[in-house]
Amino acid sequence: MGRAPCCSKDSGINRGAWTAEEDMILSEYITIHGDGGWRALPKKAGLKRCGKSCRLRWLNYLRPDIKRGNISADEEELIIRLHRLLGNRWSLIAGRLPGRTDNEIKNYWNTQLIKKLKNSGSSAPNTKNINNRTSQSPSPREEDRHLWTTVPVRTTALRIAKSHVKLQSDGTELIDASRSRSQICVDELMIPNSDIDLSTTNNIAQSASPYMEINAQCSPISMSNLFDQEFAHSPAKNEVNISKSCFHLNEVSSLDIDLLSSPLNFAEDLVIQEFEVRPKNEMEEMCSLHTNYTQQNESFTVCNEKGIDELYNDICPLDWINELQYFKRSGLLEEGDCFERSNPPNSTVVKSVE
DNA sequence: AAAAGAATCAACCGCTCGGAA
DNA sequence: CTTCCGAGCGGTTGATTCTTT
Repeated sequence: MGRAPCCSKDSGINRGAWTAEEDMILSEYITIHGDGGWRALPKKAGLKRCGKSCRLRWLNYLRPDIKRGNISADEEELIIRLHRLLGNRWSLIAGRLPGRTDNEIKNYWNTQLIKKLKNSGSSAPNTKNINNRTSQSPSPREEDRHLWTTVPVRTTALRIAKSHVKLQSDGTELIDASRSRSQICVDELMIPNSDIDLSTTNNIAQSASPYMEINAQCSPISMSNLFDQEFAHSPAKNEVNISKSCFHLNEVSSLDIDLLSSPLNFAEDLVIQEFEVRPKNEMEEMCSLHTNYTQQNESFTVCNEKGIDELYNDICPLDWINELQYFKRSGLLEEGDCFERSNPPNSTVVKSVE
């Protein structure tokens, strides 16, 4: 039993292309009253449209911050990279392209980029599968899905560290994870039932390894460089709690890290829970030079907006600058916020000061 | 110039998710 | 805990525009 549609076809509701007059009515209404409350909006605004249609028209066309014009080469490159990382998650991709809508990017991908990529000899992207599984990797057919085990994995932590970037001969940068651990989590891990040996953690890791690449919602390059998996394994219950597992990346392109750590729409998907801090004596020395933030014991507090800027501008050479920038840009770091050292000793969390 | 086919993209549809009751 | 509802997402459709013959 499905839900009744928000607007039936024979209820006198306008459908199809919007007229200039309808656009004007909707724009004026939203300018005055703000958006939201889409179901009630058409009646209040005097539009013979369903709320869903109004929402779509506003978000995809009438919004003042919509960027008009062709997709630039830079934007195109970004779309391609993000699609490789995220698959057909158009809203997430659009969130990283200011002024562009998910619909626009989806259309652009389906009409332009697929052809371009095919012509350029790139591996044909799979646009039908939102999990972005590739042909080189095993993937269950729909009718065989009952033979597979799906393990939901909610991304809980992404360790971003650029502290040990090394420049390769071709000019690209790699993170040396042997010195700077990076974690990346996947949304879903799918393994054929028959392939799982739950007897030891090591066996689980071995069973899962061949499937990492297809299951990961992140770049194949990153996942192919997995060198270690830690599973929260409970042999007694003969089960794996992968939601508490993390995957350590050996070498990650810094561009991938940039994309994954970009704050725009990822706040919900990728939450940095911990990151490395400088040794305490360096922190103290650093803080003693400034007046716009203070340190007490093993924490320091940003006193004002200037302090935030000072904090990350002045500390720029230090290797945790990127985390600070992340928090600032994503709005997580605000006046009065406090960095506090917590367990484990080498990590820190951000929390608001009471 | 006209018809046919291809390409584009705005809009629709069905589904899921999360919050409120 | 269940149900309902609004919002949002991704896949698909179809009208319009462009290109080719």
